Amino acid sequence: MPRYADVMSTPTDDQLASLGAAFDAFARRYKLPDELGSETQLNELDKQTLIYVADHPGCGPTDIARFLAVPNTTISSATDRLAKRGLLERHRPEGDRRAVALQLSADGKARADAIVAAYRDICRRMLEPLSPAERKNFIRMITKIVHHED
Amino acid sequence: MPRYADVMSTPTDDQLASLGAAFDAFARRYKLPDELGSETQLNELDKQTLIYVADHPGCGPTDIARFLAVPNTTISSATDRLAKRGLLERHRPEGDRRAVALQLSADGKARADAIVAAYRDICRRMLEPLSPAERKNFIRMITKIVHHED
DNA sequence: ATTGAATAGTACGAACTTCGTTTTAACTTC
DNA sequence: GAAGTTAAAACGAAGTTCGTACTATTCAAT
Repeated sequence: MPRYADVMSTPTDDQLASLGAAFDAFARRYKLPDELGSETQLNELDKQTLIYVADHPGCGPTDIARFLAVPNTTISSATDRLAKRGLLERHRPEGDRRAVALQLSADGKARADAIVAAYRDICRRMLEPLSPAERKNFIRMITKIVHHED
Repeated sequence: MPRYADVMSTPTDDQLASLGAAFDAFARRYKLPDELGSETQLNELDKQTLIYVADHPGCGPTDIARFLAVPNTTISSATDRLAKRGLLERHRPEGDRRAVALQLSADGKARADAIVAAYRDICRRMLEPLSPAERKNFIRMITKIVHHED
């Protein structure tokens, strides 16, 4: 029989197992369907990069690297691929001519929108089995989890 | 002003945006810390493979491939790497000598346990900011989401 | 029995990624 | 203006995925 303090302060083993199993199934079930419509598919890093630039026009490679927690050279490769596909443009800003200001081309914007839309569809499918009240609650809790500082 | 039916049947755009943002932060915050203790680190596929074999001793490569939704040859590579590291053993079963029955070595089992433990720690950290009642509820909802058939 | 098709798995190689090291270019500062 | 710092890219090594081709068995049907 568990002590009161344990029940209050830490999740039970059963709960951890359930959550683990759920996330496991999660990853497999909601793995986004490798670019059905688009001609050439982008890998995960490139998608993340594209979306970051969409949200932060004029940012530099280093900003992205910091945000995604990968080495600078890795982002350099990613932006290279995206530029080569015509999705992203590099500009030398007048202020600091070492820097590079990134922004999306029209194609790049369309692609970013498509990715976000696919992402949103997944979210929609996930929320569907919940009742409106549950949805509200679920989002509240997951937001709490994510915003919580260690 | 939204119609009643919409409010009831589909998540709102705000909800989708919140959930999307939460998962986004999720992936970055709870990215497991690349094998701190272990000598050599395994990539994600190899970890998944190891854990599948731990849970299904005697299974074959094809079973794993089906489960993880990747080509057979990819699993062949993965089991190769794991065998080379001494984490996994291949046996020819008497019943069908084309097949291969996979099982973990002692090292493999230990490694699988460590991975599961790390995974569980992440789950623990996630549940921590929630109250006991919220935890129960959260797990109930996420289980409902995952088990729901389209 | 024998031949043909199906099945489990592997070998091999091409294409692609990540990321460390090195290099280039442009500020800073003293 | 010389030295150090910073942004970014070039280059290359190591490792991954996955398609094609191949081997070894088993099954099926005549």
